[in-house]
Amino acid sequence: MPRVGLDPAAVVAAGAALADEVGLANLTMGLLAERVGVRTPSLYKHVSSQEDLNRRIAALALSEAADAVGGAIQGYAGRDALAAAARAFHTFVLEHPGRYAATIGVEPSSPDDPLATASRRLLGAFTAVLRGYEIGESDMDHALRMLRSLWHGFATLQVANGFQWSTDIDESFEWLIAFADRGLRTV
Amino acid sequence: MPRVGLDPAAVVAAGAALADEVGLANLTMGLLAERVGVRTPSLYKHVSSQEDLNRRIAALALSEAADAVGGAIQGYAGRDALAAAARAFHTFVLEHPGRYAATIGVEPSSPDDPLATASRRLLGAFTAVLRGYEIGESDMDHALRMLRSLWHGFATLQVANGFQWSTDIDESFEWLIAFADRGLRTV
DNA sequence: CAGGCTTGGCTAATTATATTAGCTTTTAGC
DNA sequence: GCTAAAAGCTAATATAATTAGCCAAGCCTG
Repeated sequence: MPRVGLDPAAVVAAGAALADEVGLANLTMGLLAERVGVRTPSLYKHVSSQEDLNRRIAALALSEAADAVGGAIQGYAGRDALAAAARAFHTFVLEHPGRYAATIGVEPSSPDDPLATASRRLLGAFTAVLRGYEIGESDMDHALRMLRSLWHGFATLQVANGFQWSTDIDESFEWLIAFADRGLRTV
Repeated sequence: MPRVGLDPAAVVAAGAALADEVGLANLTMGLLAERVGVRTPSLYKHVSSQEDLNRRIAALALSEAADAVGGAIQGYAGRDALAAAARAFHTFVLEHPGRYAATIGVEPSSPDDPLATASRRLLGAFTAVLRGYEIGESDMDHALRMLRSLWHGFATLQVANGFQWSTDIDESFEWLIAFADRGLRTV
Protein backbone atom coordinates (compact mmCIF):
# COMPACT_ATOMS: atom_id res chain seq x y z
CA MET A 1 0.00 0.00 0.00
CA PRO A 2 1.49 3.33 -1.06
CA ARG A 3 2.12 5.83 1.64
CA VAL A 4 0.15 8.99 1.77
CA GLY A 5 3.21 10.99 2.70
CA LEU A 6 1.78 13.11 5.46
CA ASP A 7 3.70 15.34 7.80
CA PRO A 8 2.60 17.39 10.80
CA ALA A 9 2.08 20.54 8.75
CA ALA A 10 -0.19 18.77 6.28
CA VAL A 11 -2.23 17.22 9.06
CA VAL A 12 -2.60 20.56 10.81
CA ALA A 13 -3.54 22.33 7.58
CA ALA A 14 -6.16 19.71 6.82
CA GLY A 15 -7.42 19.90 10.39
CA ALA A 16 -7.77 23.66 10.17
CA ALA A 17 -9.63 23.43 6.87
CA LEU A 18 -11.92 20.77 8.25
CA ALA A 19 -12.57 22.78 11.38
CA ASP A 20 -13.64 25.69 9.19
CA GLU A 21 -16.02 23.42 7.31
CA VAL A 22 -17.67 21.43 10.08
CA GLY A 23 -16.98 23.57 13.13
CA LEU A 24 -14.26 23.00 15.67
CA ALA A 25 -16.57 21.06 17.95
CA ASN A 26 -17.21 18.52 15.20
CA LEU A 27 -13.59 18.05 14.29
CA THR A 28 -12.79 14.49 15.34
CA MET A 29 -9.64 12.49 14.82
CA GLY A 30 -11.66 10.00 12.80
CA LEU A 31 -13.06 12.62 10.46
CA LEU A 32 -9.66 14.18 9.94
CA ALA A 33 -8.09 10.79 9.27
CA GLU A 34 -10.72 10.07 6.65
CA ARG A 35 -10.09 13.44 5.07
CA VAL A 36 -6.36 12.92 4.70
CA GLY A 37 -6.74 9.29 3.65
CA VAL A 38 -5.35 7.34 6.58
CA ARG A 39 -6.75 5.36 9.51
CA THR A 40 -7.26 7.23 12.75
CA PRO A 41 -4.26 5.94 14.73
CA SER A 42 -1.91 6.98 11.95
CA LEU A 43 -2.52 10.62 12.80
CA TYR A 44 -0.68 10.07 16.04
CA LYS A 45 2.55 9.75 14.07
CA HIS A 46 2.22 13.46 13.32
CA VAL A 47 0.43 15.03 16.25
CA SER A 48 0.64 13.74 19.76
CA SER A 49 -3.01 14.20 20.72
CA GLN A 50 -6.14 16.06 19.83
CA GLU A 51 -5.09 18.80 22.20
CA ASP A 52 -1.78 19.06 20.40
CA LEU A 53 -3.64 19.26 17.09
CA ASN A 54 -5.80 22.03 18.49
CA ARG A 55 -2.79 23.99 19.68
CA ARG A 56 -1.13 23.72 16.29
CA ILE A 57 -4.28 24.79 14.50
CA ALA A 58 -4.46 27.75 16.87
CA ALA A 59 -0.87 28.70 16.13
CA LEU A 60 -1.52 28.46 12.40
CA ALA A 61 -4.64 30.58 12.72
CA LEU A 62 -2.91 33.29 14.73
CA SER A 63 -0.02 33.33 12.32
CA GLU A 64 -2.33 33.66 9.32
CA ALA A 65 -4.34 36.35 11.08
CA ALA A 66 -1.13 38.23 11.85
CA ASP A 67 -0.13 38.02 8.18
CA ALA A 68 -3.54 39.23 7.06
CA VAL A 69 -3.69 42.14 9.46
CA GLY A 70 -0.03 43.02 9.10
CA GLY A 71 -0.32 42.99 5.33
CA ALA A 72 -3.51 45.00 5.28
CA ILE A 73 -2.11 47.96 7.20
CA GLN A 74 0.98 48.35 5.04
CA GLY A 75 1.17 51.92 3.85
CA TYR A 76 -1.70 53.15 5.96
CA ALA A 77 -1.87 55.13 9.17
CA GLY A 78 -4.47 56.54 11.49
CA ARG A 79 -8.05 55.78 10.66
CA ASP A 80 -7.18 54.06 7.41
CA ALA A 81 -4.88 51.67 9.20
CA LEU A 82 -7.46 51.02 11.90
CA ALA A 83 -10.14 50.25 9.33
CA ALA A 84 -7.82 48.05 7.28
CA ALA A 85 -6.75 46.09 10.34
CA ALA A 86 -10.28 45.66 11.63
CA ARG A 87 -11.62 44.52 8.26
CA ALA A 88 -8.74 42.14 7.65
CA PHE A 89 -9.19 40.55 11.06
CA HIS A 90 -12.95 40.38 10.69
CA THR A 91 -12.74 38.81 7.24
CA PHE A 92 -10.25 36.28 8.49
CA VAL A 93 -12.49 35.12 11.33
CA LEU A 94 -15.59 34.94 9.13
CA GLU A 95 -13.76 32.91 6.50
CA HIS A 96 -11.97 30.70 9.01
CA PRO A 97 -14.30 30.33 11.98
CA GLY A 98 -13.10 26.86 12.92
CA ARG A 99 -9.41 27.58 13.12
CA TYR A 100 -10.03 30.89 14.88
CA ALA A 101 -12.16 29.07 17.44
CA ALA A 102 -9.15 26.87 18.12
CA THR A 103 -7.31 29.92 19.43
CA ILE A 104 -9.77 30.48 22.23
CA GLY A 105 -8.62 29.07 25.50
CA VAL A 106 -5.19 27.88 24.41
CA GLU A 107 -2.28 29.28 26.32
CA PRO A 108 1.35 29.31 25.21
CA SER A 109 3.47 26.98 27.30
CA SER A 110 6.61 29.05 26.95
CA PRO A 111 7.64 32.37 25.38
CA ASP A 112 9.11 30.59 22.36
CA ASP A 113 6.05 28.44 21.77
CA PRO A 114 4.95 29.08 18.15
CA LEU A 115 1.63 30.03 19.65
CA ALA A 116 3.23 32.81 21.65
CA THR A 117 5.19 34.02 18.66
CA ALA A 118 2.15 34.17 16.41
CA SER A 119 0.13 35.83 19.13
CA ARG A 120 2.79 38.49 19.55
CA ARG A 121 2.87 39.13 15.82
CA LEU A 122 -0.88 39.68 15.70
CA LEU A 123 -0.72 41.94 18.71
CA GLY A 124 2.18 43.75 17.08
CA ALA A 125 0.07 44.56 14.05
CA PHE A 126 -2.57 46.21 16.20
CA THR A 127 0.14 48.00 18.16
CA ALA A 128 1.34 49.44 14.87
CA VAL A 129 -2.17 50.70 14.20
CA LEU A 130 -2.22 52.47 17.55
CA ARG A 131 1.01 54.26 16.77
CA GLY A 132 -1.00 56.29 14.28
CA TYR A 133 -2.85 57.92 17.15
CA GLU A 134 -1.65 60.26 19.83
CA ILE A 135 -1.74 57.80 22.66
CA GLY A 136 0.30 58.16 25.80
CA GLU A 137 2.58 55.33 26.83
CA SER A 138 0.44 54.48 29.83
CA ASP A 139 -2.71 54.15 27.71
CA MET A 140 -1.23 51.87 25.06
CA ASP A 141 -1.93 48.58 26.80
CA HIS A 142 -5.46 49.61 27.64
CA ALA A 143 -6.15 50.76 24.08
CA LEU A 144 -4.75 47.52 22.72
CA ARG A 145 -6.96 45.49 25.01
CA MET A 146 -9.91 47.60 23.94
CA LEU A 147 -9.28 46.86 20.28
CA ARG A 148 -8.83 43.17 20.94
CA SER A 149 -12.00 43.00 22.98
CA LEU A 150 -13.99 44.89 20.40
CA TRP A 151 -12.92 42.95 17.31
CA HIS A 152 -12.74 39.60 19.02
CA GLY A 153 -16.12 40.12 20.63
CA PHE A 154 -17.79 41.29 17.46
CA ALA A 155 -16.40 38.51 15.28
CA THR A 156 -17.13 35.70 17.74
CA LEU A 157 -20.66 36.96 18.34
CA GLN A 158 -21.31 37.22 14.63
CA VAL A 159 -19.91 33.77 13.87
CA ALA A 160 -22.06 32.31 16.65
CA ASN A 161 -25.07 34.00 15.10
CA GLY A 162 -25.37 36.08 18.22
CA PHE A 163 -26.69 39.16 16.44
CA GLN A 164 -30.32 38.30 16.04
CA TRP A 165 -32.22 41.28 14.78
CA SER A 166 -32.35 42.60 11.30
CA THR A 167 -30.03 45.59 11.22
CA ASP A 168 -27.24 45.01 8.72
CA ILE A 169 -24.21 43.54 10.43
CA ASP A 170 -21.62 44.99 8.06
CA GLU A 171 -23.08 48.40 8.69
CA SER A 172 -22.64 47.85 12.42
CA PHE A 173 -19.06 46.80 11.83
CA GLU A 174 -18.26 50.00 9.96
CA TRP A 175 -20.00 51.92 12.72
CA LEU A 176 -17.69 50.24 15.25
CA ILE A 177 -14.64 51.25 13.24
CA ALA A 178 -15.80 54.86 13.23
CA PHE A 179 -16.57 54.65 16.93
CA ALA A 180 -13.15 53.27 17.81
CA ASP A 181 -11.41 55.81 15.60
CA ARG A 182 -13.21 58.73 17.18
CA GLY A 183 -12.49 57.41 20.64
CA LEU A 184 -8.81 56.78 20.01
CA ARG A 185 -8.47 60.28 18.69
CA THR A 186 -9.49 61.74 22.03
CA VAL A 187 -7.65 59.45 24.43
CA MET B 1 -33.22 3.04 48.42
CA PRO B 2 -34.56 6.51 49.12
CA ARG B 3 -35.07 8.74 46.15
CA VAL B 4 -32.88 11.75 45.70
CA GLY B 5 -35.83 13.85 44.59
CA LEU B 6 -34.29 15.65 41.67
CA ASP B 7 -36.07 17.78 39.14
CA PRO B 8 -34.86 19.50 35.98
CA ALA B 9 -34.18 22.79 37.73
CA ALA B 10 -32.00 21.12 40.35
CA VAL B 11 -30.05 19.23 37.72
CA VAL B 12 -29.50 22.38 35.68
CA ALA B 13 -28.46 24.38 38.74
CA ALA B 14 -25.99 21.69 39.74
CA GLY B 15 -24.73 21.51 36.17
CA ALA B 16 -24.18 25.25 36.06
CA ALA B 17 -22.33 25.21 39.37
CA LEU B 18 -20.17 22.32 38.23
CA ALA B 19 -19.42 24.02 34.91
CA ASP B 20 -18.19 27.04 36.86
CA GLU B 21 -15.94 24.82 38.93
CA VAL B 22 -14.40 22.53 36.36
CA GLY B 23 -14.98 24.40 33.12
CA LEU B 24 -17.73 23.77 30.64
CA ALA B 25 -15.54 21.52 28.53
CA ASN B 26 -15.03 19.20 31.50
CA LEU B 27 -18.67 19.00 32.45
CA THR B 28 -19.65 15.41 31.72
CA MET B 29 -22.90 13.65 32.40
CA GLY B 30 -21.01 11.24 34.62
CA LEU B 31 -19.46 13.98 36.72
CA LEU B 32 -22.79 15.74 37.10
CA ALA B 33 -24.52 12.51 38.06
CA GLU B 34 -21.94 11.88 40.74
CA ARG B 35 -22.38 15.41 42.02
CA VAL B 36 -26.13 15.12 42.43
CA GLY B 37 -25.95 11.60 43.80
CA VAL B 38 -27.43 9.46 41.06
CA ARG B 39 -26.14 7.19 38.30
CA THR B 40 -25.56 8.74 34.91
CA PRO B 41 -28.62 7.43 33.06
CA SER B 42 -30.92 8.83 35.73
CA LEU B 43 -30.10 12.33 34.56
CA TYR B 44 -32.00 11.61 31.38
CA LYS B 45 -35.22 11.60 33.38
CA HIS B 46 -34.71 15.33 33.80
CA VAL B 47 -32.83 16.56 30.74
CA SER B 48 -33.12 14.97 27.35
CA SER B 49 -29.46 15.16 26.37
CA GLN B 50 -26.23 16.92 27.10
CA GLU B 51 -27.15 19.51 24.50
CA ASP B 52 -30.44 20.10 26.26
CA LEU B 53 -28.56 20.49 29.54
CA ASN B 54 -26.25 23.00 27.91
CA ARG B 55 -29.15 25.02 26.54
CA ARG B 56 -30.81 25.12 29.94
CA ILE B 57 -27.60 26.18 31.63
CA ALA B 58 -27.27 28.90 29.01
CA ALA B 59 -30.81 30.12 29.65
CA LEU B 60 -30.14 30.16 33.40
CA ALA B 61 -26.91 32.07 32.89
CA LEU B 62 -28.50 34.69 30.64
CA SER B 63 -31.38 35.09 33.04
CA GLU B 64 -29.04 35.56 35.98
CA ALA B 65 -26.90 37.97 34.01
CA ALA B 66 -30.00 39.95 33.07
CA ASP B 67 -30.99 40.11 36.73
CA ALA B 68 -27.52 41.23 37.75
CA VAL B 69 -27.21 43.91 35.09
CA GLY B 70 -30.81 45.02 35.38
CA GLY B 71 -30.53 45.31 39.14
CA ALA B 72 -27.22 47.14 39.00
CA ILE B 73 -28.46 49.99 36.83
CA GLN B 74 -31.54 50.74 38.93
CA GLY B 75 -31.51 54.40 39.79
CA TYR B 76 -28.58 55.28 37.59
CA ALA B 77 -28.31 56.94 34.22
CA GLY B 78 -25.63 57.99 31.80
CA ARG B 79 -22.10 57.13 32.70
CA ASP B 80 -23.05 55.75 36.10
CA ALA B 81 -25.49 53.34 34.51
CA LEU B 82 -22.95 52.31 31.89
CA ALA B 83 -20.32 51.64 34.53
CA ALA B 84 -22.75 49.76 36.76
CA ALA B 85 -23.94 47.59 33.88
CA ALA B 86 -20.44 46.86 32.64
CA ARG B 87 -19.17 45.96 36.10
CA ALA B 88 -22.15 43.79 36.91
CA PHE B 89 -21.80 41.89 33.66
CA HIS B 90 -18.07 41.53 34.06
CA THR B 91 -18.35 40.30 37.62
CA PHE B 92 -20.97 37.81 36.60
CA VAL B 93 -18.81 36.30 33.88
CA LEU B 94 -15.73 36.14 36.09
CA GLU B 95 -17.67 34.45 38.88
CA HIS B 96 -19.58 32.12 36.58
CA PRO B 97 -17.29 31.38 33.67
CA GLY B 98 -18.67 27.91 33.03
CA ARG B 99 -22.32 28.82 32.77
CA TYR B 100 -21.51 31.90 30.73
CA ALA B 101 -19.50 29.75 28.32
CA ALA B 102 -22.63 27.66 27.84
CA THR B 103 -24.31 30.69 26.27
CA ILE B 104 -21.82 30.86 23.43
CA GLY B 105 -23.07 29.23 20.28
CA VAL B 106 -26.55 28.33 21.48
CA GLU B 107 -29.38 29.73 19.44
CA PRO B 108 -33.00 30.04 20.54
CA SER B 109 -35.25 27.67 18.67
CA SER B 110 -38.27 29.92 18.83
CA PRO B 111 -39.10 33.41 20.09
CA ASP B 112 -40.66 31.99 23.26
CA ASP B 113 -37.71 29.74 24.03
CA PRO B 114 -36.59 30.62 27.60
CA LEU B 115 -33.21 31.25 26.02
CA ALA B 116 -34.67 33.93 23.78
CA THR B 117 -36.55 35.51 26.66
CA ALA B 118 -33.50 35.68 28.87
CA SER B 119 -31.41 36.97 26.02
CA ARG B 120 -33.91 39.75 25.35
CA ARG B 121 -33.94 40.69 29.01
CA LEU B 122 -30.17 41.06 29.09
CA LEU B 123 -30.21 43.05 25.90
CA GLY B 124 -33.00 45.17 27.34
CA ALA B 125 -30.84 46.12 30.30
CA PHE B 126 -28.12 47.42 28.02
CA THR B 127 -30.71 49.17 25.89
CA ALA B 128 -31.84 50.97 29.04
CA VAL B 129 -28.27 52.10 29.61
CA LEU B 130 -28.12 53.56 26.12
CA ARG B 131 -31.25 55.57 26.73
CA GLY B 132 -29.12 57.70 29.04
CA TYR B 133 -27.18 58.97 26.04
CA GLU B 134 -28.25 61.13 23.15
CA ILE B 135 -28.30 58.43 20.55
CA GLY B 136 -30.32 58.61 17.37
CA GLU B 137 -32.75 55.82 16.61
CA SER B 138 -30.67 54.60 13.71
CA ASP B 139 -27.55 54.30 15.86
CA MET B 140 -29.14 52.34 18.69
CA ASP B 141 -28.63 48.87 17.25
CA HIS B 142 -25.05 49.64 16.33
CA ALA B 143 -24.32 51.05 19.76
CA LEU B 144 -25.88 48.03 21.40
CA ARG B 145 -23.77 45.69 19.31
CA MET B 146 -20.72 47.71 20.20
CA LEU B 147 -21.38 47.36 23.92
CA ARG B 148 -22.05 43.64 23.59
CA SER B 149 -18.89 43.10 21.57
CA LEU B 150 -16.80 45.11 23.98
CA TRP B 151 -17.96 43.51 27.23
CA HIS B 152 -18.35 40.04 25.82
CA GLY B 153 -14.95 40.24 24.18
CA PHE B 154 -13.19 41.59 27.24
CA ALA B 155 -14.73 39.10 29.64
CA THR B 156 -14.16 36.04 27.46
CA LEU B 157 -10.58 37.05 26.74
CA GLN B 158 -9.91 37.60 30.43
CA VAL B 159 -11.48 34.31 31.47
CA ALA B 160 -9.42 32.49 28.85
CA ASN B 161 -6.32 34.16 30.25
CA GLY B 162 -5.92 35.94 26.95
CA PHE B 163 -4.42 39.08 28.45
CA GLN B 164 -0.85 38.07 28.93
CA TRP B 165 1.22 41.03 29.94
CA SER B 166 1.45 42.64 33.29
CA THR B 167 -0.72 45.76 33.10
CA ASP B 168 -3.52 45.55 35.64
CA ILE B 169 -6.63 44.11 34.05
CA ASP B 170 -9.14 45.89 36.28
CA GLU B 171 -7.49 49.14 35.35
CA SER B 172 -7.97 48.31 31.69
CA PHE B 173 -11.59 47.51 32.36
CA GLU B 174 -12.21 50.89 33.94
CA TRP B 175 -10.37 52.48 31.02
CA LEU B 176 -12.78 50.71 28.64
CA ILE B 177 -15.76 52.05 30.55
CA ALA B 178 -14.41 55.58 30.25
CA PHE B 179 -13.66 55.00 26.58
CA ALA B 180 -17.16 53.74 25.82
CA ASP B 181 -18.75 56.55 27.80
CA ARG B 182 -16.80 59.22 25.95
CA GLY B 183 -17.61 57.64 22.63
CA LEU B 184 -21.30 57.27 23.31
CA ARG B 185 -21.45 60.87 24.32
CA THR B 186 -20.35 62.00 20.87
CA VAL B 187 -22.32 59.61 18.68
C1' DC C 1 -55.59 1.46 54.42
C1' DA C 2 -54.88 -1.37 49.96
C1' DG C 3 -54.18 -1.26 45.04
C1' DG C 4 -52.33 0.61 41.25
C1' DC C 5 -50.27 4.11 38.39
C1' DT C 6 -46.70 7.38 37.55
C1' DT C 7 -42.17 8.61 38.21
C1' DG C 8 -37.41 8.41 39.23
C1' DG C 9 -33.86 5.52 39.86
C1' DC C 10 -31.01 1.37 38.43
C1' DT C 11 -28.35 -2.14 35.56
C1' DA C 12 -26.98 -3.62 31.17
C1' DA C 13 -25.92 -2.79 26.55
C1' DT C 14 -24.69 0.12 22.43
C1' DT C 15 -22.20 3.51 20.00
C1' DA C 16 -18.69 6.91 19.26
C1' DT C 17 -14.34 8.57 20.15
C1' DA C 18 -9.54 9.13 21.76
C1' DT C 19 -5.62 6.78 22.60
C1' DT C 20 -2.01 2.99 23.09
C1' DA C 21 0.47 -1.30 21.77
C1' DG C 22 2.66 -3.75 18.71
C1' DC C 23 3.25 -5.37 13.92
C1' DT C 24 4.60 -4.47 8.98
C1' DT C 25 6.13 -2.17 5.08
C1' DT C 26 7.87 1.64 2.69
C1' DT C 27 11.66 4.43 1.70
C1' DA C 28 15.78 7.35 2.52
C1' DG C 29 20.60 6.98 3.09
C1' DC C 30 24.66 4.31 2.88
C1' DG D 1 21.01 -4.05 -2.19
C1' DC D 2 20.88 -3.34 3.13
C1' DT D 3 19.23 -1.44 7.05
C1' DA D 4 16.86 1.41 10.15
C1' DA D 5 13.72 5.00 10.91
C1' DA D 6 9.30 6.54 9.67
C1' DA D 7 4.61 5.91 8.48
C1' DG D 8 0.99 3.12 8.07
C1' DC D 9 -2.15 -0.65 9.88
C1' DT D 10 -4.99 -3.82 13.01
C1' DA D 11 -6.40 -4.82 17.51
C1' DA D 12 -7.36 -3.50 22.00
C1' DT D 13 -8.58 -0.29 25.92
C1' DA D 14 -10.88 3.47 28.27
C1' DT D 15 -14.13 7.07 28.62
C1' DA D 16 -18.56 9.14 27.53
C1' DA D 17 -23.20 9.66 25.76
C1' DT D 18 -27.26 7.50 25.12
C1' DT D 19 -31.04 3.89 24.96
C1' DA D 20 -33.73 -0.16 26.64
C1' DG D 21 -35.96 -2.24 29.89
C1' DC D 22 -36.61 -3.39 34.84
C1' DC D 23 -38.16 -2.17 39.59
C1' DA D 24 -39.32 0.26 43.60
C1' DA D 25 -41.10 4.56 45.90
C1' DG D 26 -44.60 7.26 46.73
C1' DC D 27 -48.84 9.44 45.61
C1' DC D 28 -53.85 9.18 44.59
C1' DT D 29 -58.08 6.93 44.87
C1' DG D 30 -61.47 4.21 46.50
